[in-house]
Amino acid sequence: MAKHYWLMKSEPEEFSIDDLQRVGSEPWSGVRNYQARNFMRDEMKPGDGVLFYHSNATPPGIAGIARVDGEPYADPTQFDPESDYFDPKSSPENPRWQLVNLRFERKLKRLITLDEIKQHAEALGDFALLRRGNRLSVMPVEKAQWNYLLNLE
DNA sequence: GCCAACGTTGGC
DNA sequence: GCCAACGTTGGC
Repeated sequence: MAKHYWLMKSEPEEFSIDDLQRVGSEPWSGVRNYQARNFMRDEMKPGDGVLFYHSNATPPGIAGIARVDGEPYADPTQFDPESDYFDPKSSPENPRWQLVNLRFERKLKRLITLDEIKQHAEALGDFALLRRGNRLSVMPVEKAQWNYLLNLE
């Protein structure tokens, strides 16, 4: 079974790499985009590597590494009328949204900024993060891209 | 705060 | 099924 690599965005004011370090493992609730869900539901395996990206930050960039912690399961917030992520069209019998837990692995020695990543666009090849207008919060990363990015650290 | 990009919704 | 309106993302 091929191991996969990912990049997942989080706004550090909401949930940062330091928050992940503090709690150890965190259910990645609230993803309400089908493409992102499909990656989590269909392709993520326990132990997959995750680049933890700080979006809407100054500056934005890759802040740390996490691991997929366990198998995908139904996002409980979709059934909670009190939650911002409540989805009245979903039900426990037929859940619409799946998530995985992320486990903290380590912070990078330094932030690898979006600006710096852009400078390596040619070497990285087709990288989802750099595609024009990309807003996906969960995206695949090739093993070669993973290695290349971490060599910048 | 602005705004381009783009996903979703809902009327028809 | 089309597509205009609307909401969100996220860099700047």
